[in-house]
Amino acid sequence: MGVIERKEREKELRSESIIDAAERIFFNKGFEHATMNDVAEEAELSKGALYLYFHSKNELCMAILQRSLLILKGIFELLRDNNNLTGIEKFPKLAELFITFAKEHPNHYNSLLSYREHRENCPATGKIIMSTIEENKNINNIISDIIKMGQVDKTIKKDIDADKLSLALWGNFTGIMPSSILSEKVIPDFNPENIIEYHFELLLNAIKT
Amino acid sequence: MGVIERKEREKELRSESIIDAAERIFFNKGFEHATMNDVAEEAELSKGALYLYFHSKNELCMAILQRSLLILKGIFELLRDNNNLTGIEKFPKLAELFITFAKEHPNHYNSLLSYREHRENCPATGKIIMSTIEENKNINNIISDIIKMGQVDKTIKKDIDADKLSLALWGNFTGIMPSSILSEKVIPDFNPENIIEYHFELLLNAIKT
DNA sequence: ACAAAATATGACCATGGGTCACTTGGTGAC
DNA sequence: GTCACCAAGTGACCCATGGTCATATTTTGT
Repeated sequence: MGVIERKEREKELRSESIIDAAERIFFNKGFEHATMNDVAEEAELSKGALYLYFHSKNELCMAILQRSLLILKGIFELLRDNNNLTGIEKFPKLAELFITFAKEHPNHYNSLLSYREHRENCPATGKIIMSTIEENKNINNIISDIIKMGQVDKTIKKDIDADKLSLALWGNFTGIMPSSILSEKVIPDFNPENIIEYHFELLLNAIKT
Repeated sequence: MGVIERKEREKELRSESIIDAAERIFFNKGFEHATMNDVAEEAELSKGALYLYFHSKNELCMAILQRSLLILKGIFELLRDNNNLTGIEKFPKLAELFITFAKEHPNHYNSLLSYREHRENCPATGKIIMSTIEENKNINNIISDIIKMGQVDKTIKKDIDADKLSLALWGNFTGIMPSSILSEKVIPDFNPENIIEYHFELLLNAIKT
């Protein structure tokens, strides 16, 4: 009897539909001003039921953050698997794709940046945190793979440490400066995209063969 | 009669002592778990009085953040004014000093990283936000100046855009990756400091003459 | 048909940010 | 010296909201 399996599927579905509702509410009102009652209503459930699926408001946010990571992963995977580009050609595309992601999914991008805020309020060894960290590593591995492919096709210097560089880039993607992509020009005439692209240009010169 | 001046001084002093108290409380309990009552008690004032000096809990946090920026500014100024080093020699010191700052002032470092969180909840045109942005620009100018000095002493390529690079570095300093300096090793064997230093090493090769 | 288990409800609680009517004490005019 | 005035400070109070739990409903296996 597949009852247990079906129930599991339904539970998963319910969980997803709660996240759907939470996204609509949080993205609309902002995390701070959205209430769990709002989410419950939007999800057509009682507040109590929310807590059967997520331990806290912060954990619900982490679930959204995880979706953001998945979107980004998909984008980077596409780049990695593109066989028409050499490694070094893919490099500046990383910045380009990230900026595109930030502009096309501003809310999800925003959720990425609030990582620290929510993470602090979730149990460090909880399932959600663990799997979020895992997802994060996956993305770093994809970036790292792209660099390594460039080393194989000889367009990127062999002595570059791909793993370290991929982490540095990730830090760069999620810094305070890029976070202003959405909100402000840091300095007149300079918009944040230019800064990120310039940064990549410099690095490109440092790593190309 | 210097009464008005004296009162102004006293007001400033009171304000500073509230920030002192807030630092002790926030750094101890964490922003989330600290209450305004805690701060009031620590400052030997009533809760209502706090609101005569700061409009909200978030604004109080921004005041702390501003102090963090001032500490960092002082550190970078010292480097800028050191005449025994060439521009390019100063460059990797930027990373070194930042990491030292993060380790010696972990709480202030932490406060820097919560910029977005608190900023969102303060009026965008308020005095505190404005002066925080100003302070941030000051730091970027110092970094930029260091790079420009390297161009004058011919140790850094003339065609490097110092202003853009300084912003890129700032983004790098405050990314999610470096934020893990305090909390976790992202990947076994790699600690965040290594990543930042490696990043600087690559950039150094890209900008040196 | 029925008990047990899973799922869902919403009234309720505790907490804490922020307010405001009121008190206090220094100040300066007379 | 007196007194009206005002800035500075107080803390009881308001109320929004995250989270809980006793209870109700639905689904299940037998």
